[in-house]
Amino acid sequence: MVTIKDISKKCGYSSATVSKALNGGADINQKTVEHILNVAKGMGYFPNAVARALKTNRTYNLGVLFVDKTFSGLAHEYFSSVLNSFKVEAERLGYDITFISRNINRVGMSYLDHCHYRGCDGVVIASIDFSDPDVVELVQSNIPIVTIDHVFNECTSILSDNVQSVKDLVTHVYNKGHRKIAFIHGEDTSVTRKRLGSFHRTCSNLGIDVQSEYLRAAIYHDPKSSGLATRELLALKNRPSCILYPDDFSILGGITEIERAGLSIPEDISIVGYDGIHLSQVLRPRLTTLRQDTEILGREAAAQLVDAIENPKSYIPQQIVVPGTVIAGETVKQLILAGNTHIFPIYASIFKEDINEKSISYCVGSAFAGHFRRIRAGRD
Amino acid sequence: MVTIKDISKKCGYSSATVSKALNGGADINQKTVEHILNVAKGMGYFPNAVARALKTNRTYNLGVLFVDKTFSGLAHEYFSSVLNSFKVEAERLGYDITFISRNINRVGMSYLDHCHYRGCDGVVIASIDFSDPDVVELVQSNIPIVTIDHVFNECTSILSDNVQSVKDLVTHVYNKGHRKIAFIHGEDTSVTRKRLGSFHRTCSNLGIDVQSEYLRAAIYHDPKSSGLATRELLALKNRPSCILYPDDFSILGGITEIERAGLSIPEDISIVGYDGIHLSQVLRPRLTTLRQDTEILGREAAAQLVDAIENPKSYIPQQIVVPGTVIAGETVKQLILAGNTHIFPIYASIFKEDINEKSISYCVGSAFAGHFRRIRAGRD
DNA sequence: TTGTAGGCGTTATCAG
DNA sequence: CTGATAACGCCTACAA
Repeated sequence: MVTIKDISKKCGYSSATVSKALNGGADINQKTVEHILNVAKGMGYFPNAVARALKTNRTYNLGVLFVDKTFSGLAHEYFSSVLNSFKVEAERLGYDITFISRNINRVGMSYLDHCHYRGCDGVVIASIDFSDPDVVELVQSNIPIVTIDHVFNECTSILSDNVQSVKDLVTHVYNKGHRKIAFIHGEDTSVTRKRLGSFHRTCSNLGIDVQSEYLRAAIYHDPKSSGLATRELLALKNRPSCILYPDDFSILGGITEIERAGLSIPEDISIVGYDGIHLSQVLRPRLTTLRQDTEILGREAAAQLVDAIENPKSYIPQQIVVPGTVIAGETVKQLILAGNTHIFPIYASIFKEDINEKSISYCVGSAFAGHFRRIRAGRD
Repeated sequence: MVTIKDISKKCGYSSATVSKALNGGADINQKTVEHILNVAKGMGYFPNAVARALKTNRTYNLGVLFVDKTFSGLAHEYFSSVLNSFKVEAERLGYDITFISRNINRVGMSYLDHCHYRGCDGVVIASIDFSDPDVVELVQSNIPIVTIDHVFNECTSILSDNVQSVKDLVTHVYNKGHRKIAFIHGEDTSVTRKRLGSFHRTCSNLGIDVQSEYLRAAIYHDPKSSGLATRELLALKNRPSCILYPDDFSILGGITEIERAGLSIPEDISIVGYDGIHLSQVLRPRLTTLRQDTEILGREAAAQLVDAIENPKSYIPQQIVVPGTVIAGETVKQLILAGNTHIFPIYASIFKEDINEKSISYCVGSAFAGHFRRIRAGRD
């Protein structure tokens, strides 16, 4: 491990001068800089992140906090996608990532403790019980935080547009002729509330009377609970013609249950997922679902977090809403209705596979402006 | 951030004494220890990993190097499973993990540079082009390394039992009556060679003459290339009755191609995957495949790596072989043969869904002994 | 423009 | 048993 001291010896300058040259200090001879840089490169020098961190209090490490109710960890396909995109962007900006957990060495360490212990410059939080006191403690600390799909007043959040998405989804199903629409939703979170609210409002606007027995609670990413709810729905006297599920993964429990009942999809019953994970498009029949843009969600979370870290004075926390896209698969049957066949217009980006730059302007405010400016400028 | 100095002030002992008390030093009054520990806990003290690392050269950070040919990142379901299990075990042992890449801040940093930069105590390497000079450089450094599914003389490797697994798979297919067995394999790696070798040997033992046109090269985790190979196989005059694929993910390309040709699975053609990822069991028909035990692979990689780090003198690098399990799905048709109907006995663990403790003894040597001893002892 | 000196929080050595 | 002191590699006033 070659250090600054080694370089300093080799080229005759003091370690202070070397340090300045390496970090692009202003008050230093250009010629000297070049020389030192050459020697450093020749010796294969790389800074020691640990030593630098001790001095500067900046580790260039971002914490990632993710714990879902089913403890899927990295096996959670939706989260893995978001995280991967987060990671790629973070690395591009010069940061590594560290998973935050409470299980390090089995010591009773809170999330905040772990962050301090590792000196995370910032933390992204996703898919967790946001009412957990440990999470609250972390959010209220002075570490920059970005949350995904949950809003805290104090910090930036990246939000999938759940309201619009559920509206699109319900409208899509409605346009296919469905009126008896059931909704199996996940556990009580702000996301669930938004989806439920949007479900009610959209139905109401479309003139559908929502039956309370069509609403069932399950758990996200848990096929078993969705399967159970499905069984209950199938047992109803007046059973729904279409069921919306919490996500593409838990819908598997529903499919199993429907098959077990001897029904076929979509002939006997239509189903709709959520997330648009890869799995949803390799199932047969291909799932009708809502694709959340994990690419943008992750990337933007990283970009915002780094922005907040590097510009603590001028950074303004904000809510960034990322639109989703209905993917019209093969699991919603076209029903022939006696009367009303009016087709309702729906969201502009619907049916489009990819979000292009245009659709990004759907985002609230000009959240992306800075981001794209940064990318174009090729910051380093 | 409360430091040792704060504690030292508060309870009147020097920082040296406090440090010793905190780290369980030997030559120190038990009463003093208790007192200091109390005060520390009261003040909510947690050590600063960065400062400690600078002094001790131990970061309690494990590097993870994973780059597959299709750049799937964390979206690679098989690897995600291994990694998740690796992560859980690492955390249990007091380590965090850091992803190693070459893209940090877009500086030209080799893998080894990144490891040094972050001061990784050890590195696990998986699913990468092991002939990459950067990888070789890393392996030849003095950082403890554990590789997954590749053997370097100098370091421990955790190996899925490819030879036995392919033998089991081919025998299974043979027992179902198949004689015209094609094999689409991944790019040239040591794993591929083992699988190919085992394929040839098993066929030979079973009296099958392997047609060279039945062997096709594709790329792991790349549905497109497997699709292409499938198309070629289907176009053969004497087409195979069963195709083995590189993995469960790339088999999707094969399925698409088979459907496109108007053939049905398994009626017209049988197919077999590899890995046993979750996806394979939610497809319809359910895939016949080989389940690799990602749980054990990841856990053991972490356990071995930490062992190597913490006992540099006594640690002996070794190869640990983890058995796989044939999962009999619905994609291999039972053929009725005119003559020979002898059923060959196959691997003991075949058809079992879960590896239980007994089957662990299949592992080469007593690799697990230390591991389980450690777990039972509840080390901390 | 360059160099000196001190300190970030921790641990290790060695003397008291 | 306890404490003073130095050092890990780097950065940064401040002095030269």
